[in-house]
Amino acid sequence: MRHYSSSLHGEEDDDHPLIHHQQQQETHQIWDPEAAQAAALLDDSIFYTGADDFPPLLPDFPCMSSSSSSSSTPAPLKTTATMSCSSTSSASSSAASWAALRSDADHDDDDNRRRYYNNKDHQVVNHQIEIEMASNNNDNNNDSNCCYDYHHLNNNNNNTDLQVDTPSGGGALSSTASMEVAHHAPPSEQGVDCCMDVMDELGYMDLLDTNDFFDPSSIFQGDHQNLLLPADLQPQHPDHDEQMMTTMMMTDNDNPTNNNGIETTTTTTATQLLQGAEEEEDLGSVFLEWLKNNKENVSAEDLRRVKIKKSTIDSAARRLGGGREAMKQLVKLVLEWVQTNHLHRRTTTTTAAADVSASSDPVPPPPSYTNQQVYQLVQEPGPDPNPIQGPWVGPPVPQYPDLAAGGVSVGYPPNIGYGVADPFARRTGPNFGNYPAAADYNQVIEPAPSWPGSQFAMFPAAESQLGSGQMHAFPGYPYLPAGMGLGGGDNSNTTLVRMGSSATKEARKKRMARQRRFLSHHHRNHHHHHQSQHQAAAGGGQHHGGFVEHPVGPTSQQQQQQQGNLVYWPPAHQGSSGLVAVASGPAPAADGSAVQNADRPGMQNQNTQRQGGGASEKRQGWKPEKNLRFLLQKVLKQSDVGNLGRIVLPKKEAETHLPELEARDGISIAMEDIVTSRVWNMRYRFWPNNKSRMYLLENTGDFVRANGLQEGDFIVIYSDIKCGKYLIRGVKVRQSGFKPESKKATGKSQRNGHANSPAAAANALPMAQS
DNA sequence: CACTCATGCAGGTGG
DNA sequence: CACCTGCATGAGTGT
Repeated sequence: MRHYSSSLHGEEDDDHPLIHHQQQQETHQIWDPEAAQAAALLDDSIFYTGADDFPPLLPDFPCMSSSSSSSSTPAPLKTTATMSCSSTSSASSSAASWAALRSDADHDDDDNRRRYYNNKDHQVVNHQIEIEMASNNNDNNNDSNCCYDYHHLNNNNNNTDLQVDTPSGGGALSSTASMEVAHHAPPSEQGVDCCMDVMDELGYMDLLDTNDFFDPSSIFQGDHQNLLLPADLQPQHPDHDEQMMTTMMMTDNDNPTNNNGIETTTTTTATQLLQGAEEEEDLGSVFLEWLKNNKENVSAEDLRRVKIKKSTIDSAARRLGGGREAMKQLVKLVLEWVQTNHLHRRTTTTTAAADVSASSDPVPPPPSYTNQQVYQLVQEPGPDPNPIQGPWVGPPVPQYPDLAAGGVSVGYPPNIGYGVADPFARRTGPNFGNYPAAADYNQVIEPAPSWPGSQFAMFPAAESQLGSGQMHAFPGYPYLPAGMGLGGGDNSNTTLVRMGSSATKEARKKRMARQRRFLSHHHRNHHHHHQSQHQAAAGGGQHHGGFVEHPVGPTSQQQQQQQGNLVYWPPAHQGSSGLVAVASGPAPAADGSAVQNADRPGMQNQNTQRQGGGASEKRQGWKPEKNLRFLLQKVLKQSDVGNLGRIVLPKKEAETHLPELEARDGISIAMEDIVTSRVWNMRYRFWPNNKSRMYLLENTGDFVRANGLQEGDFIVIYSDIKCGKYLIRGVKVRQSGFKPESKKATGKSQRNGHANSPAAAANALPMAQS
């Protein structure tokens, strides 16, 4: 006996012509059993809301819950946003400039994020869009730069708050159920450099929903200015998913009570503007209309000074659902901000402006930027369902820290609102199992952790011209056709807002990074989960306690009869192309509907398919008593089914979903055959391989023989989310004329091969294995 | 170029 | 000598 541990089965003694394939399964997460229920819901209902692959859904603009809010949120999100920019510094009446992308404020973002969210950022959705209002005249020290940082916190569903904070610490404005904007304290008396960091992460904002956020009536409801938001900006508990009115408020940090009345005017104008803009067909029209309405207030010079991170815009647009409509909405928002800021500046001679470089932006501001004001909008849940509408918040309330500490973690369901759940988000919650049903989280906000890095990192200092006075185009902005820039409609104001393709690249990188982080985190968590599990399962060698004694699911006989379809889940990247092999036996289903697959964004299509498969299984009698979570699958190769009695497992999935191995000898792991309920004591281990590892499942010979598995067949490993045990299923794929693919065809390329093809699935013969 | 993984094979062990 | 163990190599693939 060379088995590492005694097994329930005899040694393999004969060679089966077995075939193998290597299947690389996309990431599948194992959910905490306790949270499985909720997780499942989230998985299926929320995390894949976006059509995009995972990355895109990850919030570069977390606050923009794109369509999720509109489509699936039963409760209408009412967003009231009031924005006012009252520069406190002695800003010269620098005209507002137009949108120029700014990408050099990453540091600001980070700083702000830290400042406001502390270490709870993963719980909080923090978004910033930064618009820099460069001074009209770079040479003019009196020009003001206003930096608006709008951080959006969004807890669950529809509650949206924007908190305005001042980088200078002048008191972030915190509000409940409202969006606030605070100004930086004037950095200097000389002038006002206004740098608007406007909602980096619009994506998290429910209020940014195209239908709601830009609803003039909602945004500018009321002309309440200088309204103070409740100081106690307490994050709302997930349970408090009553509809929140979102109010965007602008706070003058310098002058809490400063209500110069400008805001009022601005508000009105903005409202009108937006109302008119909504009628427009496209961005150009929107912009043109805006220009017409504000030409007397805003000059081309003004427009030039406005800079927005292209990545921010890009992300925001995505969050808004992408496409022109989304972009239009975004443009409206930007215009709104510009207008507000501009008007504010023109009518205000404030001098105080937080020094951006000192407060939020490590990057030395251009010479012209003597001062900056950072307006931060923080979206957060407000305890009060009734938002303060349209209040122009005077005094900024530095609540962010409180917010974070106050319960961001508690109040903010990790996944809320975000279609794709940020893995981190899920983790953030102490127990996501307690999260409200997915249905309750149409407006899910991705926890900060997921995007923070990306979000802020997304803005490589692309816009070095900040303050240069040049019109900054948004290079390649996907949603803004060339010539249709924000300034495209006006002869004089021709600033073109474009999004850089680089933003896409960067976004991708960020996504990748996030994904890696996520996997890593998940792995750790998962590891903990399975450690105990493993101990229970593996401890004692071959006896597995409940595993054997309390087999889950139908008996082998039942299963034999059920003959459900076992679906081979194609790798995530395959998208919908293919599903696949149908095997005999009941397919594990989670909650009676579908096996919970890993929450991988890219798995969306597959997930759908799987759900369908689950339904099918259900119809075929599979009892939902099993809560199985798909962990990984492996198309068997010759070496897997040979007499070696070992199966090479896909590294990625193994590391992700199976217990972490400290030693190369690995661990004994009980695998219950789903079909027969027989428990196979296998060994999960790894071999050092160069600088990497090869993960193996050993003592598989008998299992393979028992199931008559051959090359091309596959095994699927699940975990029971309730008891944590592992289940394995051998799936035979038999096609007429089936012939194992060539070595080259197998493996990764094989994923697109027969095993994954619908035809294959259709032709796959159920295997009544006993 | 890095990584994964299929598998060849050398060395060890036991009958 | 047969079998097992585990390493090493290289093909295939993605970045």
